[in-house]
Amino acid sequence: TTTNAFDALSQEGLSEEPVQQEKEVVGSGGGGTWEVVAAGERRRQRRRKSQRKVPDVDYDYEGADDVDNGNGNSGGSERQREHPFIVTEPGEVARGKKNGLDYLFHLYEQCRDFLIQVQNIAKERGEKCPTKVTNQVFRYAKKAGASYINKPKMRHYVHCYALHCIDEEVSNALRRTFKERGENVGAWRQACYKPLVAIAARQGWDIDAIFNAHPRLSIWYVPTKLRQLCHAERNNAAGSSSVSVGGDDLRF
Amino acid sequence: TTTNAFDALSQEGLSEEPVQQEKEVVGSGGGGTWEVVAAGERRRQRRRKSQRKVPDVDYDYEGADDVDNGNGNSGGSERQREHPFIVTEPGEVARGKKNGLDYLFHLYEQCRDFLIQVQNIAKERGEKCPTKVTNQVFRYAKKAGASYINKPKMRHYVHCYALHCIDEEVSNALRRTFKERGENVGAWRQACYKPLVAIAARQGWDIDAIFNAHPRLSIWYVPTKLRQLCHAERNNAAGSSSVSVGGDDLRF
DNA sequence: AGAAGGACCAGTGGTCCGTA
DNA sequence: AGAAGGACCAGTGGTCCGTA
Repeated sequence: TTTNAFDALSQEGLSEEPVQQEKEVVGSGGGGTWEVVAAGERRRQRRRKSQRKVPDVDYDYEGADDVDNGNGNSGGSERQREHPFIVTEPGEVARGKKNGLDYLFHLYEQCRDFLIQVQNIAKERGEKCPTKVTNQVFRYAKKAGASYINKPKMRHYVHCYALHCIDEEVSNALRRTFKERGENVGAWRQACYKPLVAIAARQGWDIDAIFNAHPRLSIWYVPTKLRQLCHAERNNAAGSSSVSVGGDDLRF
Repeated sequence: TTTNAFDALSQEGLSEEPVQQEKEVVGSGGGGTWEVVAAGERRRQRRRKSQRKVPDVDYDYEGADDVDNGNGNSGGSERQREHPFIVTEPGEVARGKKNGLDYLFHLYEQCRDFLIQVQNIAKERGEKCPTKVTNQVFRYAKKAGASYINKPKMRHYVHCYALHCIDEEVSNALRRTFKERGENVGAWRQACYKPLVAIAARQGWDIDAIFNAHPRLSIWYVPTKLRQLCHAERNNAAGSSSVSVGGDDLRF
């Protein structure tokens, strides 16, 4: 097990200029391309750094059991970022300061456990009982010591986990292919959309129904981009096409 | 039909001092009484009046059909408050500048229609599809011309509508009794809790399941107070008891 | 360049309390 | 005193973008 270590690959680097204006381009089947303004037009201008650390008189799950996992950072010193993911085959343990995809999927299972605990507490108290992994669950996970779980990360890879749940064969094959090709995690993540859209096509395009039908998946919100891709592809249903939604590209 | 009229019974009156500190008192069965701080401790201090009227570049349901109903205010002039409700028997039309309870329940059915329209639009667009009457639905209703529908009102009487849905016989009997006694709407509303808690008792105390099992009720959030009453009563299950939650009192 | 995640923001659920 | 509802607020879903 690795302990208290920085990611050796980290470098001080400025991100390039922020072109990510969340413009959505949805291609038609016939070759023409039409632009669609994103459903929630961006109009933000960020500030930065303010150190929340408000006293935070939150819920108080006193006995929330402290979880620890072999991967990533643990131990007593300053909390560091998790190691980045790399594409691994099923069963393969990532070497070096990396985490593998089995570990990624394991995080989803852990979130499910935390949700179940939050649900049990809510039922006991006669309070509203969440059916999905909500902010409350992420807060609970953090409080229980699982500081390596956070919302942006989990939401980022939901569709990858979805493919793993719905069709493990296809998911495993994709992992092997992308590992072989030496692709990075981002490329693999993008590639996970396509088989999901294909599955949705076979099931009447109802991606919500697909998520809800699977007990481990039903607790996760359908990612916006996956929903948009399914919608765009359905509207293309006749003939081959290319679809591009908010930076994620798919070719069919 | 009545048109463009003020409520003749309105008087300029100051509300009494705001003692409504949302303290919750849950009585035990044995006669002792213990206080419970509300799940969401109040810590507000209101300001007042700011006239939002922001341009409001909302959704744009252009063709939202304008609804009009016989009761209450309608017509071209300044929008006034709806007439207050009075306790009416089933089938009875309220006379004078009042609205009856059949009309109240009719508003819930209208909200359901609006929800269905919002759902259809969302499905068409491949967007997230609400399963409950949300802010979005209230906004849509307003835009469609149903300005007499608003969130605080609908949430206030949800449990009354619930009783009407779940056991119309009991609901009707209660209306007749309270009309006969000349009780006001507030008293009737309070009285609606008790039979609901009794029903929940028979069904394993799962008020969420009871709501969800009913197609017209499942689209409404379970009111906090009803949930609390069910919880408090369950914890009392043995013997007779008194329960008081946030200003609503019940005697058993 | 690729990736993890703190922190932000628009719009939500919930209902108080100034108003009629 | 009783009631309708504008408007508020804490905490949500969603994800950008400064960071490592």
